[in-house]
Amino acid sequence: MAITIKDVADAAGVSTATVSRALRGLPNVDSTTRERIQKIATDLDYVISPSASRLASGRTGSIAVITPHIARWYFSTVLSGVESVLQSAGMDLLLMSVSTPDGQHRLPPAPRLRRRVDGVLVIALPPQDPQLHEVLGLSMPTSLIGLTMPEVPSVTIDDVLAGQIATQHLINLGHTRIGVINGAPIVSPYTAENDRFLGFQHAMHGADLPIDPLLEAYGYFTIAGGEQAMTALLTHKNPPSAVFAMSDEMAFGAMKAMRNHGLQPGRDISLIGIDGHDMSEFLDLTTVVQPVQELGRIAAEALVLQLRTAGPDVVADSVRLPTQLIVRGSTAPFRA
Amino acid sequence: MAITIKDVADAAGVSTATVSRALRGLPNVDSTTRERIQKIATDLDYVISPSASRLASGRTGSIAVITPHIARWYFSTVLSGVESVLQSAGMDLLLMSVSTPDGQHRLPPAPRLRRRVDGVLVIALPPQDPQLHEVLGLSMPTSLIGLTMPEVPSVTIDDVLAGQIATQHLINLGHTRIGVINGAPIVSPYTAENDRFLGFQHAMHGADLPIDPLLEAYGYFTIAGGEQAMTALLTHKNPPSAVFAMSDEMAFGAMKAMRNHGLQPGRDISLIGIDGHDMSEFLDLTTVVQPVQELGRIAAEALVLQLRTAGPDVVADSVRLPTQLIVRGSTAPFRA
DNA sequence: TTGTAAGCGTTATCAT
DNA sequence: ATGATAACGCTTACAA
Repeated sequence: MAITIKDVADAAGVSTATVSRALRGLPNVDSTTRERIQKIATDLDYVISPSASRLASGRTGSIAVITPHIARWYFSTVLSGVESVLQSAGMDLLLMSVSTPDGQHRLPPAPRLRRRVDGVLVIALPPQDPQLHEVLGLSMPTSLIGLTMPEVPSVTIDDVLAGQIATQHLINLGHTRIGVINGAPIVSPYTAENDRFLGFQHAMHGADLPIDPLLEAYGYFTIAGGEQAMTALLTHKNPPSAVFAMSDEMAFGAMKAMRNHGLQPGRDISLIGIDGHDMSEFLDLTTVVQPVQELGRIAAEALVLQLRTAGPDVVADSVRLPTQLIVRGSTAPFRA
Repeated sequence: MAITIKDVADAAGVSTATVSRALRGLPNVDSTTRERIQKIATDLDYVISPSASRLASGRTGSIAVITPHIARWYFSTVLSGVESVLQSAGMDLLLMSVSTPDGQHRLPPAPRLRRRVDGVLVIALPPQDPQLHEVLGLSMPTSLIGLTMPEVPSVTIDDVLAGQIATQHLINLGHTRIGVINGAPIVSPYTAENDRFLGFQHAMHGADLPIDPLLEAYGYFTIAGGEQAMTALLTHKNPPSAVFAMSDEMAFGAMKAMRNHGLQPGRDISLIGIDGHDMSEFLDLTTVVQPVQELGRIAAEALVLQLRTAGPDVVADSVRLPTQLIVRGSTAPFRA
């Protein structure tokens, strides 16, 4: 049917072994021979059979990306960073989304990974997610993006710092009653929301400001959730003068809630988010920008490097990327 | 190293052929035998080697998704629809983004597809894109999403109708000077923008309204582009009272431009988009909603079905999904 | 530097 | 219903 390595070998008058070496750029091939083989391969329109190559070599040349969401901004942006790197590296990217507590049921990812990929990239799964642990249990080269776990290489931002920067910005503007829109009421350690809340606490304590538990609301990292959370804060008997939302999307929802109450971000209540979402500039939202695409890129690069150079025993180390405060119109000095 | 089919066969006291049949659910296997083999396979924690299976069978069990963008709303939403179907079908999803005229250069996708996937899903590439034609030239089962081509199965909306509905809505509100924010100045046939503009023309002609060429601006389907386009329209000596933006994201940009000019959507100028973007409800944008995730889902289902049932000679047919006008605050009756 | 040949783990054909 | 075995197309010691 299709052209095989044998056809190329015959046409070049060499053995298949030499063709294999020549085409893969291995050493110990005469440069003249190599060029001749390359030309013939091109002329014959030969493409290697990945299945055969994988079976013989044991390497699959593919990396799985496991994510709880595909269409959300953060996840698709990370994914685009990952993709660009894997593309250049000539690696196949297997996309696999996993069920979330609220989502529809799916096949667990771990069994679908075995013998199928050389490495795994996991995007922002909850650290306690059993599916995550099954994947880690496969003990293949793995790198985490947007979450950290002991002993597992990861690429993240410093979420504590991000939360602190956001809160400190509000404090610097003179705000003292500061509300916070968290993800969920119950968080486990190592999550971004947990760390961001720690940063919030640090900043508040550092400024000797009290933390009013009634000024904490939950937006579940969605727009609608952010709207509800802000509505809750606004119905408080003594509403905050500033609010720290742990994600831009929740901040968007908060903006909507404010608008519904005839309030304007910045003028009436200061609002800050975290992310650097595409729409945040458009909505004039002050935010702590995280380099989301870079997160994906760097994690992918590290994983590719690890697969190329070392065995599964050598583990990459964890990386933290810097964030940046972008001040826009949604935050303004406190006015009594 | 790992457990192979041979190990299972030995443990079950049968041949590898029987194990293969039993595990794949093929007929002509005694039900007792099958169950015994299944149990042993589970106990041994056996997982099939995809590479070996692919090499022997000639099928890869994977489908490539080719898209010009990953992080944009439309594309990631289509992708999520595709993914959910392929996941359930047990097919691997290979994600591959291609260069766009403006984008960075990448390897052409076609060579990376050969012998690697059983079918291809292409998302909204320009119909004249040479890379698209290379892919089609592979003549493997392919389905297009969000674009149409003669002789190639596709899943789209009726873009002419969508453009017409959007425009007619403005006309029904009494608007006569209607501007349009198009994609690019030069469009080729079969593109969504071309069709949507046709719909715009139909509606205008049907209402005996003139089309002022100066009331056409270009937003290149981005937020920033939409902002520029609207700014251009606003600096017109006689600005439109209503504007049809061909995508929600361009409409968002248009909203920003209006705000910069102290204008309010709905009150000062009516604005309608197409898409049903997550943020459109939030921004109170009237829009023609298209079932984006469904587009991906249905295309994937059709492709899977085609691969399962028939040979490459049987082609699926094209599908058009319905759209729906959602009226919000950004459009209002014309006031002189 | 190049060739030989033994795998790699399935599937599928043909017997039985 | 089950078994034997020849592919499938490449990689990789090991030889030469």
